[in-house]
Amino acid sequence: MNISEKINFTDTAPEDRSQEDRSMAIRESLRNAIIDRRLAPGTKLSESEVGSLFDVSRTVARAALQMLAFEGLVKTERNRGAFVSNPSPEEARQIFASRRLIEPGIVAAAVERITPEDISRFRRQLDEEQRYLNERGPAARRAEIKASGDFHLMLASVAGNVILQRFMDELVARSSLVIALYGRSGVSSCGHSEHTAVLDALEKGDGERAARLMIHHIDHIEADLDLQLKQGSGLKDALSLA
Amino acid sequence: MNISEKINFTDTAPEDRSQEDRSMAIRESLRNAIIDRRLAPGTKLSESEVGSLFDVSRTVARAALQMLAFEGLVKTERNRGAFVSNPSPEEARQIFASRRLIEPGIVAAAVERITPEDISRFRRQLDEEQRYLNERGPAARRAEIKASGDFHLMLASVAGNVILQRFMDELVARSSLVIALYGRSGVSSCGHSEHTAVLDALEKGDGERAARLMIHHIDHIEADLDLQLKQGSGLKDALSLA
DNA sequence: ATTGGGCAAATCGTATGCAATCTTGGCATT
DNA sequence: AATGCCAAGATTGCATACGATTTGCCCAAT
Repeated sequence: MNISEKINFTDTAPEDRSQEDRSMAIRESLRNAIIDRRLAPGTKLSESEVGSLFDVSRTVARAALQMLAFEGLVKTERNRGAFVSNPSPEEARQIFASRRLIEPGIVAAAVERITPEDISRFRRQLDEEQRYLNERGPAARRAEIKASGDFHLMLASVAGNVILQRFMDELVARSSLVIALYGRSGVSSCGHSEHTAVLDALEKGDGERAARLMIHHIDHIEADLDLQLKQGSGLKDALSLA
Repeated sequence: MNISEKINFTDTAPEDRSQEDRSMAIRESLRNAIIDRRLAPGTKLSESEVGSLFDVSRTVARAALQMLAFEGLVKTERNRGAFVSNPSPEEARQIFASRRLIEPGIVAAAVERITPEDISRFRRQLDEEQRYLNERGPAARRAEIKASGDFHLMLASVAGNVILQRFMDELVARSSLVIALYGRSGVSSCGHSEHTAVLDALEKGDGERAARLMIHHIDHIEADLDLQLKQGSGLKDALSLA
């Protein structure tokens, strides 16, 4: 199997190349491919394959994979390689439990710092979200999940705490994976109106209400998942823990 | 300058070597050296030096440093190397803001799952903390800071959310660095009684009270710091952001 | 005395080679 | 037909080599 067609090479900004590391760019590319599910959970990411795809040596590919492993998007097994994470329902629950803890705090911090310019940026973001919502097809669905995650990341960025921002980066990425895995098909649209509701509350300076809405929003996302039991990938996963 | 005498090679469990990666063991060793400040902030950790210290090649030393960079304990500058982090007051504030957000949730989760065996483990841990508190000298101070952090990590482990546990791992490590940097000398002892108070509330099943106590505890730790302005590391830090 | 240029040493970034480990396919045995 | 075994192929773990970049030093010129 070849994963080359699954990866969009243009989604890394070109100036990243000069300032940052090359492995960083590869990480970004793979990250994007994973969170909007062009790379399915369980897909093997071999060092040489990744390396030749991006035209770098295994050393640099390996560094990118290590970073992804660190943020939980891939799992590495010794002497076997790296695989796109296949989060268990338990993992999914813990991800959302973490978000319920962190995001109200982010909202509370954001309401103190948000500017009118931020508000209009958010409005534009929500418009885009709406657009994908109205489109059909799996590509639009993926874009919708990604845009929905971006809303939460923008919020974290406005909150101005770089540590929480990084935590949210990881949580949102893993959430996207979980939603793609366990989400019931038709229902993911509920998120959009809730985003606007949160933003409205923020605009009015009502942090209390915004935080409450955010918790409900997260509850709804999780409620829309089917976390009952492992999807029938059979035996192998059934025997592994959780 | 040689950093070899600063590193305690025995603080990695021997069975780690077989099961885990070697770079993981090096990371642990360096982590411990950093958080109890045998390695001062700003210390350069060159790849070859670390490599020869642990008798591995630069490749594996580099992997360890990358992990430490990821969790914020070292900062790497391109083509210059890795340095033990020198957190700014702003960073310190963000670290404690994050803890104020996360730890009450951890306490709330822990109160649901804590067992009598856990309680006695905590008591033993607190006894050890007390012991270091009564000793004099910088070594005891370091051990005290570490033991104090371990209390919070044990709590996270009881809470049973591996994601939050990892976040706390990072936050506690960085807190230790911050305390060592900005802590006023005589006052760090206030933490101990607060730990026992939290534990008492947990034992009684009063999660509400335990969470409140935990927030106060974090407030006190932060209040004991001197975050007014940058210590005179001069120019270079002054010109860099934050 | 100070400033500027240039060379040398040190260190990082990356590629590649080799050994160890795992997987896979085929063959013999039951 | 099913199971166990073994060898070939593939892939990772790690070490080392080489080029690129930075730093520090020395010396000449002003």
